Amino acid sequence: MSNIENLELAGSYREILRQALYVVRSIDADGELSTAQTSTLNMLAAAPQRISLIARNAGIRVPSATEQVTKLATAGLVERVPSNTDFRVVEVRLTTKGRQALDAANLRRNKTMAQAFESLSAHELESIKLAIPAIEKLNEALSP
Amino acid sequence: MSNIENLELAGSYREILRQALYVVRSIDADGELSTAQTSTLNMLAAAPQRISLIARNAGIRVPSATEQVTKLATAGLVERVPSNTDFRVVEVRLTTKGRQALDAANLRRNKTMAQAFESLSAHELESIKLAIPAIEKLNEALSP
DNA sequence: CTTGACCGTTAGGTAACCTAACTATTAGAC
DNA sequence: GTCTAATAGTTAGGTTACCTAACGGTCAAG
Repeated sequence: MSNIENLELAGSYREILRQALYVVRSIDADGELSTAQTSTLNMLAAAPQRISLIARNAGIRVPSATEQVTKLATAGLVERVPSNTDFRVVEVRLTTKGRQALDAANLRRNKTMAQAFESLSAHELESIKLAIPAIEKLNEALSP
Repeated sequence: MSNIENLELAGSYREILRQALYVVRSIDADGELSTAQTSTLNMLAAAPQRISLIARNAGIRVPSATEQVTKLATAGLVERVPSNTDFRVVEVRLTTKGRQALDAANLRRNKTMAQAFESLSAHELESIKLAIPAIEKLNEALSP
């Protein structure tokens, strides 16, 4: 497999990613939860996390994670729970309100996207399904 | 094909896109050209464009496109050329310096990505290649 | 019990978007 | 032909989500 081929692939890959991001952002611009807030909440939906882990998982710095959490906490969607084994650590977890808001936002947005999926052929749909794990792996390979 | 299945697909698709965004952004954080600047320049590399088309193609509003162009023009990477058929219109085109900067940035960044592609199996690589046109179509389906 | 590492917050700054309001030009109606 | 409505782009002002640097509190190891 030639390097030049991969270079071109990288170019188109980049380009469709950029487009896809704007698309997702415009779907998320419905005034409920921003894209960043949603992804933080989605992370917390799986399990409570300390600030530093939120940052690491989201690919952002700790102060940015603090900022996100503060915003969400002010809105009552998450709560800070001081760890009782290490008093430096703050665990962040979804509140009931947070889970409801997240579920509602996810449902509506994923519905919009699922509709678009239906405009694809079965073959095209399949190709996206197959690519997801590969892209996941690629993301990891490109992470620090 | 069930809706529920598509809903789940939408969720994972969203998630890997988010991750991919951070990855691309971190590759682009090399101080040369920002991700947004690069994508504007890439668009202009194909052909000169008026401001409103830059905005439309990039999925942003006209004032944001003006801002981007102003920034690039200040850096000497693009130039505004007033249309001589319609004096309201401004055509924006790459300067030589702009083309050089773009080529250099693209090469280095795509090289980084191409390296990561090589950590994938031939099968995984193929799945990404196949997915690109499908994602492109999906992007269009989700655009306003 | 002190020193160094670690966790999170605060302070201050920037890039990239947005909406609303403006200017200049064009095109269409009468 | 002129007046009006639409269009192209800019300006002004604001927000979000990131960043780095500097700080305070807590833990762990010598």
